[in-house]
Amino acid sequence: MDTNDCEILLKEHDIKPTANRNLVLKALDEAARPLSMLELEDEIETIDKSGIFRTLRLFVDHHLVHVIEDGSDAVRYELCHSSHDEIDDDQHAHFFCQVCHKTYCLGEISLPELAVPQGFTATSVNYLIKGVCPHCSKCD
Amino acid sequence: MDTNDCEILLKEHDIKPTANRNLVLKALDEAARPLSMLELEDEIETIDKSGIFRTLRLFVDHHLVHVIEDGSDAVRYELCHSSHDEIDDDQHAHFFCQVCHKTYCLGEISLPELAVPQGFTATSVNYLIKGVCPHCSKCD
DNA sequence: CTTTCGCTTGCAACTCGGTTGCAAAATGTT
DNA sequence: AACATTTTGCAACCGAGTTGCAAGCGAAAG
Repeated sequence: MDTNDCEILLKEHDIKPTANRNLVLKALDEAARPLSMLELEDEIETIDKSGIFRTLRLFVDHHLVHVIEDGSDAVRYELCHSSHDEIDDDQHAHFFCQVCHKTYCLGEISLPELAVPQGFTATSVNYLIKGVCPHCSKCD
Repeated sequence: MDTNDCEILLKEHDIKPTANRNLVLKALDEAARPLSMLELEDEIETIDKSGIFRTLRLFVDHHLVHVIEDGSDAVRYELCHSSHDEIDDDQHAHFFCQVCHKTYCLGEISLPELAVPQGFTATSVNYLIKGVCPHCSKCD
């Protein structure tokens, strides 16, 4: 994704493109996996922590990225692939490697529809598997 | 669960019973739902934050309670109902209410077995549903 | 072209859950 | 009783996230 693609995508989500926003978007796109704020911080040394934070919040508000919670006491952010501005329906499982602390997106696993008990209203579902990733299994 | 029951349960998990540990265990038992450290803190005003923390860590290490992560940037603890000292196989979904910020245990929903992709090794699964609980739905 | 207004940014300070060092208190052992 | 071990409370710390504020920047108005 070059700078021009970034700007187009940003505009599609009603976000005014800026240099920083292009950088964050590009970083998220190039990492094939969800990134934490910290990972973004040292991917893009030129932007302050608070800048990254505000950019991510903006992206989330505009349904450009969504938030996933692996158990790593650091929320991660991932580009939203569902059609823009719709409610985020990218429901898929994630895998957190307990060795390298990376989070993978298990797109191929579709989530079974679960019926919640009477009276509960579900708005989002989070399926997280923890374990060891292929790379860390090899070099144990 | 009276004090005596607590001590028996603690001993079954190779934990030396103390006054504080009985209190924490009783509080976890009486709350029918998973509690955060903060919730325990103001349930039991007599114990310091650090004491609760260390007690919980001890309980987790001895498979007496297990940890669940709702998305509420505060981990929650719940009594483990699987047979003692086994690997924690209390796999069940939880429900986090976005209004009252309480977490419910959806015991009745059984988790579908998911096959992880080639090369990944799964050690634990976390299924979290967010939405609005029956009580908060009523008083909206 | 310059002024003005509003958005964006970096810095520093702060919040809050969780964690640890340490000394005092409690408990257990000889 | 004297000593060793464990548990506890306090205060200080940590790290991710968050916010206030002033400076920077760019677009619109004069």
